[in-house]
Amino acid sequence: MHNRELLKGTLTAIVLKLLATEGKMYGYEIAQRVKQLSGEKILLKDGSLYPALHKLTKDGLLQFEEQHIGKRVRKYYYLTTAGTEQEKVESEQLKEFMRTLKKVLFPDFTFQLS
Amino acid sequence: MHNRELLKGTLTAIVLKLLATEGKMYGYEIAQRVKQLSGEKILLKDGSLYPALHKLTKDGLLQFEEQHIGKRVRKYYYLTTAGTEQEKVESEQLKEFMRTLKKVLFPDFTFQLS
DNA sequence: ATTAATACATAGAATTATGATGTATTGTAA
DNA sequence: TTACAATACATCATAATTCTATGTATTAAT
Repeated sequence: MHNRELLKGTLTAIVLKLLATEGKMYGYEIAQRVKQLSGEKILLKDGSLYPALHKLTKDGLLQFEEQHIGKRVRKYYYLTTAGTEQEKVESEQLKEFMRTLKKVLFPDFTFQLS
Repeated sequence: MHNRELLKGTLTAIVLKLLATEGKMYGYEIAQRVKQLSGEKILLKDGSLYPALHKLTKDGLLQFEEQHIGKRVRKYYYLTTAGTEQEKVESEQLKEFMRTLKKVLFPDFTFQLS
């Protein structure tokens, strides 16, 4: 993503959405999946992702369990009940945001986002 | 807009787009139009809009001319050549961003944004 | 006459993702 | 086997942007 500012406010929604869809994921895996799903457009950085995961955990939206793979440790994150609720809220909020942006910027284009 | 962060990076694009579409506009008018077009969802604040207009002017994307309406002064802003170019860039960037976000977050939904 | 709306402005605060930097393990190609 | 890339985590300072708060002043409406 060229314009870094555009991503602001979406990172949390992206993480919650992925965990809602795929269950348990670890940080590195999340970054890879986002990269893949976005066609290399969204490249989450360590310095963005890990602090975000920590904050979501602190806020009670995520929990994690550690898995030891050889000598390496992975933290598998998953949604709490509150996290599951929040995921719905943020997804709907983001959809609404996209609809609104479309109205203002691209009123002539067809756009469907149920 | 509930989530303020989502709007980040879009303000400039919105201003440039409006001026590209409508020619000359003054600050207050821009805020009102955005409010109207967005169905009251995007409420630009003075503290956001005026500094943004100043920055765009400083960056050579906008020029303005003053009109005196009674004792009141209005600054009508319009795009420079560079501003016209930048508007295209940012509009396309924003469309691409929305397409990407859709892929990651709402892959099941129909979505058209030419 | 008072209030709301119009119209501009700036400074400090808040928020958030990034860059830079660090440690360490594992897989792969020369 | 050795160097490099990829994996996997982490933190801190910085940058960038918008908002809140505050200010001045004019005009319209009640």
